[in-house]
Amino acid sequence: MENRIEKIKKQLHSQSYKLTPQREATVRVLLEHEEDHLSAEDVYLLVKEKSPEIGLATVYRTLELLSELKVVDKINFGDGVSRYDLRKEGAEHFHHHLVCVECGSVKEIEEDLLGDVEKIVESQWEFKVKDHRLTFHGICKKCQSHDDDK
Amino acid sequence: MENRIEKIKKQLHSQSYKLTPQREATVRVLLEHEEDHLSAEDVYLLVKEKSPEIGLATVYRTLELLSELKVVDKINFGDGVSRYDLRKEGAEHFHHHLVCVECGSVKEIEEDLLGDVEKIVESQWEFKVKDHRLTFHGICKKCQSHDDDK
DNA sequence: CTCGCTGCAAATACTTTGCAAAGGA
DNA sequence: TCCTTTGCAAAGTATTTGCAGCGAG
Repeated sequence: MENRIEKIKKQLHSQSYKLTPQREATVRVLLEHEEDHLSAEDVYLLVKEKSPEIGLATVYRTLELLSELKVVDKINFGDGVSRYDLRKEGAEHFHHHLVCVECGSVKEIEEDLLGDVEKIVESQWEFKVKDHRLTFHGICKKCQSHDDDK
Repeated sequence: MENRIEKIKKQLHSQSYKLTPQREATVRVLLEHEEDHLSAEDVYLLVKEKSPEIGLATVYRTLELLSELKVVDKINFGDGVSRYDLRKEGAEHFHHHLVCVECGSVKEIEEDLLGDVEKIVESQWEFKVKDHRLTFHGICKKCQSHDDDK
């Protein structure tokens, strides 16, 4: 945890940004909720618990900054809200998501499933892939078994 | 073209919706701009050229309706705007996109590249896949050659 | 002192909703 | 007549921006 904060701090410094208390508080919230997919508002409310003086605009600005630095990925699951997802340590690509259309749960997949597909895209369409977004919509394990009850 | 309008009309009727003039005008715009990725506002302005009396809310409502019927797919490339993309005839899944981070161009890929990946997801995570969203971010052919100039 | 960073409030952008009127079955 | 659909305006969200003040170097 402290270790990752330290790394992010260095990353900010390398671009002459500072890890201010507000920014640190925001990063901590993200670290504590790695599994979740928080909206800016969510992050704001959580940060506010520890640092009540923070403003919503600051949270937006921080998330935007972290997004530029590739510390977080901004993602949108189709509701009108942007969500922010911490990149895993050393991850080159954004991880994938399984969104359950019944219960709304979101599961993350770390494995890179797209290696072959990217090769095809690069050769067949001559498109230099830098990153990707892959989300599956479907029914999660839990909802499948619930459906059996019906 | 007329053929596809006819099909959509039947699809609406089967759910007891009507293909009103406004809805038809909206569908025609989508058909005429299949390659583009129009926002609601874009569609509105284009429909307005032919049917100036239409209201923006109607366009939103129509797009929402078409989205439910899976005639169009709603997609979001990360700017704050929802875009609407007509499904290809008979397509089971949403097609993929290549978004160029330099020039912003968006290319569509019809081929289903995810067959194997979906099988893995279904068996390994016991997740019943219904649909997907796959977008690659990278550099398109054109921008790659421009970069050579530098 | 300088300059980046912050909080607040206001502005903006996008989308949805309420409602009375219109129109087809 | 009944019920869906529409246009307009208003309301709602989500996000961004302007700006004065603060604070580390």
